[in-house]
Amino acid sequence: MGLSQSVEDYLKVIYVLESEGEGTTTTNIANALDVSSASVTNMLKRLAKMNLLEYESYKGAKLTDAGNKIALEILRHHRLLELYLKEVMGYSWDEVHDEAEKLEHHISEQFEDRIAELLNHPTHDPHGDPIPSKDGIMPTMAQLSISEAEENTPYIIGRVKDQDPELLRYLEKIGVLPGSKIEVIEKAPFDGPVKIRLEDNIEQMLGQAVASEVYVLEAEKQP
Amino acid sequence: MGLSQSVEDYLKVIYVLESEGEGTTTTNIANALDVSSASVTNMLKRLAKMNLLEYESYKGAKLTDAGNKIALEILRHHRLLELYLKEVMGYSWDEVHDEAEKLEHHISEQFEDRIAELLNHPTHDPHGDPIPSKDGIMPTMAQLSISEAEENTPYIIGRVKDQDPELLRYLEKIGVLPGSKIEVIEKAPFDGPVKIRLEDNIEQMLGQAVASEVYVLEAEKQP
DNA sequence: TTTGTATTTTAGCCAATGCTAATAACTGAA
DNA sequence: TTCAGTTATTAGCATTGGCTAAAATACAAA
Repeated sequence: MGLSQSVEDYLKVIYVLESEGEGTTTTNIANALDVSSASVTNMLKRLAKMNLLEYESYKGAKLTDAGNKIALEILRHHRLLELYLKEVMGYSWDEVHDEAEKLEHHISEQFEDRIAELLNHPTHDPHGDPIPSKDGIMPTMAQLSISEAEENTPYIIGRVKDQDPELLRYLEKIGVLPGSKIEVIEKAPFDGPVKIRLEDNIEQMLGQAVASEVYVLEAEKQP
Repeated sequence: MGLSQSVEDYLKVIYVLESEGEGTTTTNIANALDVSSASVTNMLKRLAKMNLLEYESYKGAKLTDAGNKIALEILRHHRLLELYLKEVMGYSWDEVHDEAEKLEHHISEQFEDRIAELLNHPTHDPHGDPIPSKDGIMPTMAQLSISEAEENTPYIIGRVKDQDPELLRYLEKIGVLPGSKIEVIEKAPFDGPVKIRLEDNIEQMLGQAVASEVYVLEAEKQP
């Protein structure tokens, strides 16, 4: 093949918006990529012409199978790289995103295979995001945010959606990491802050903005 | 900063041409980069405007200090990556060039530092090419090609200039690798083939094209 | 149903980087 | 020193992927 970095980025972003049910609108795509919406319209037309997505004016985009496949490939690169950077190269989890973001477009199939092997064919990256398999199967991921979780039920943290390094450093400091045990003690009404208990009985307050970015799994069904 | 891949590639190629005394002519640059000479003229003007090199029509280019610095940085990336791919990721020496060629433009300072550290601050890549230090000092490299070497004098192979994977696989098979002991037994006149003796007394014939790409160091002065 | 606001598209522009064909400049041999 | 051949530059064009400003469309509220 040989698609440009831009094209790959558009496909990736559209995939993620689709899969999070957020609507593949011009504006959403423009925000995610930090470009103008005019640029997005322009690119969507080109991508449609390349049969990577279906596009109707004013109606948003929908990836074709071909587009989907490429998006998954890039996501696989990204998430494998994140894990590799952390596990092998000693990056911290707040640093991996930016580096992976650049490298994901430039590694070869061989490189991809090699790191997958060195990491023992992992299914999730350091933030708990699922790593699509080589043949495009996406592992399950935690769907239930802390804001939506039941009180007084044991959970395991599955995934932290946000990738702002500052937030990630904070979460690491207080022990909110994929794999940690967690329990919701109290949710203030009207989308107020959430009080949680972590391992070692440490209690913490999390604001809504944070609580809605952290996803959990029921403690019994461990992955 | 943030220079384009193209700009970096031009600077790198110009640096290498300069340092091998091959003349930074439009044609040489065009051949090395596999672009038309018109494109080269065009780019040289732009690079001159950016103060990365000095350029006078019909006279070739000369890197400024700024240009030189960038070229060295890219070469450092490239050669560190080659070694990393080989030593840590299990690539063979004929595979590393192409992968490094792409990645060299996209790794961060942090990545560079990290692999340098993991490799224990190496001075030469798998082909024997010197890795410039972070502050732009270029280690010495083998200067004497097998074609120019003395007969019946013990040498150590220092560097293989060519990067054609097929040739590299062949050289590896017959044991012509940086670090190997080698002795020239006989040089046929008129740039004919060269007979060499390797470790374990194995003898080999090398054609001129090959012999002039393999550089040696006097066996006493080991690096 | 109308209308104001928000969203999207269109039109026209720009910079980077490539290309080919035509022209100009150099260089070495007669 | 002249001229043929080689090398380099110019001119003009294409593509990618951005941008802004203006126009078109969609949507929600009155």
